[in-house]
Amino acid sequence: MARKAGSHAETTGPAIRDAALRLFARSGFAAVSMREIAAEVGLRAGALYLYTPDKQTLLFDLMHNHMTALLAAWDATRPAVGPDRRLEQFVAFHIDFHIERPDAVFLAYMELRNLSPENFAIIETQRRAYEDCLEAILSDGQQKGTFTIKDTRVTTMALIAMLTGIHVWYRDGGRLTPERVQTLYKDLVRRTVQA
Amino acid sequence: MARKAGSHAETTGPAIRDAALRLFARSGFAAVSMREIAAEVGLRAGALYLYTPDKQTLLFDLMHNHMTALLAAWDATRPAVGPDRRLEQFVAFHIDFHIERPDAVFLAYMELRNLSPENFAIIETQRRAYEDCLEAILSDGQQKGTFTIKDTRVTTMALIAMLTGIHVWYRDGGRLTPERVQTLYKDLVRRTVQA
DNA sequence: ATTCTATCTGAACGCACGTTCAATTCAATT
DNA sequence: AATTGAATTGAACGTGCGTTCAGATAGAAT
Repeated sequence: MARKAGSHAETTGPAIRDAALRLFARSGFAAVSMREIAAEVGLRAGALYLYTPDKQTLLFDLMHNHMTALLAAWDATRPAVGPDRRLEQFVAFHIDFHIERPDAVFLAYMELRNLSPENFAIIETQRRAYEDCLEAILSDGQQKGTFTIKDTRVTTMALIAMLTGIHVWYRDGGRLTPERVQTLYKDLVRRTVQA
Repeated sequence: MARKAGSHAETTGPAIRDAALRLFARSGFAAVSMREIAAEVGLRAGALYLYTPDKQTLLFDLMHNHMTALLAAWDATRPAVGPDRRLEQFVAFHIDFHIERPDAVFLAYMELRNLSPENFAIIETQRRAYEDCLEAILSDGQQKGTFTIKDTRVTTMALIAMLTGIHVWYRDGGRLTPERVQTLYKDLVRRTVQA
């Protein structure tokens, strides 16, 4: 029989994922046991297997959901006109998205090694697709003469590293507001590519 | 009695550290067993405890040695004259040092979570000291009017992230020589701070 | 040849892990 | 009140972990 709306299973699955995300981000995939995750949502370890086939799949789902949401959210932006403004838009988008999901960002960048080879290949493809979103903007600006870039690929990787590195030091309620961070990084990025 | 030069113990210790570094970098601290490390140098697990008190100390020593060597090497540079050239020197130094030690760099950035709190504090202090080396150059150049920087700390973190991110994509024998990488990043960094 | 000592092994310890599953609980349906 | 079936438990499985240590080994010193 189909589950009724509001049944337990419709909230337990996500709660497990939330707990796993938080714990994996805090201590690392290998250091968190299924018993810990279960305890976090008030269950015993065995019950988790009602919601995930195994621990590896739990990790993959978290990373895959994150990357899929990231790519979908960027696809859903209305492209600003001109490489200049499109690049600004990318910076703002990236910082917003990442500041709102520090745990998922941490996972996506730290736990690649703990994925099975097949799962790794999938996530790696998505990561590459995201890099290509930025590279497309740079190439476009380069072609139009808006930007002056010596090596598009290297600049792409440098900017992605710079932007993603925010998670190393940014803290909610710290010295800088998200808006200030955006302003500062828009400036840094603009300088890096300016003609 | 003091060991003679060339005795086994004077080469086994470093060999164990080399093997541990390689394996930790490849698979992560938690995923590598003492038995694996021992096998890599032709020993059984028990013998490792002649050379390290425990696995945690083995990890800490690797990270601490790396950070200490990094800071000492930078201190040993003859300071170039002027913020402009000093910054170029820092970029060249950082890229050189990191390209030569990809495993140690990987460890130092990925395994902080697996350090005990006391050990973490020590490494974190060293990391901060290294960041301060770059920040000092930026502040100096800002004061002298050589650079135009809106937020010195943020720019420092952005540049460190950009430079360290090289390890994500750089491979020996790849498309770019280390010299070419240095040239490209010197240019990116110069643009980021230029007046 | 014997002693000595640093080095190393092999077995064991207790523990925690991911995962399975028969038995139980519990809420919704009849 | 009885029935049903999904949700959950609790115990167990086999495995591998970090670490210890009594005993074996082997190379240098006497």
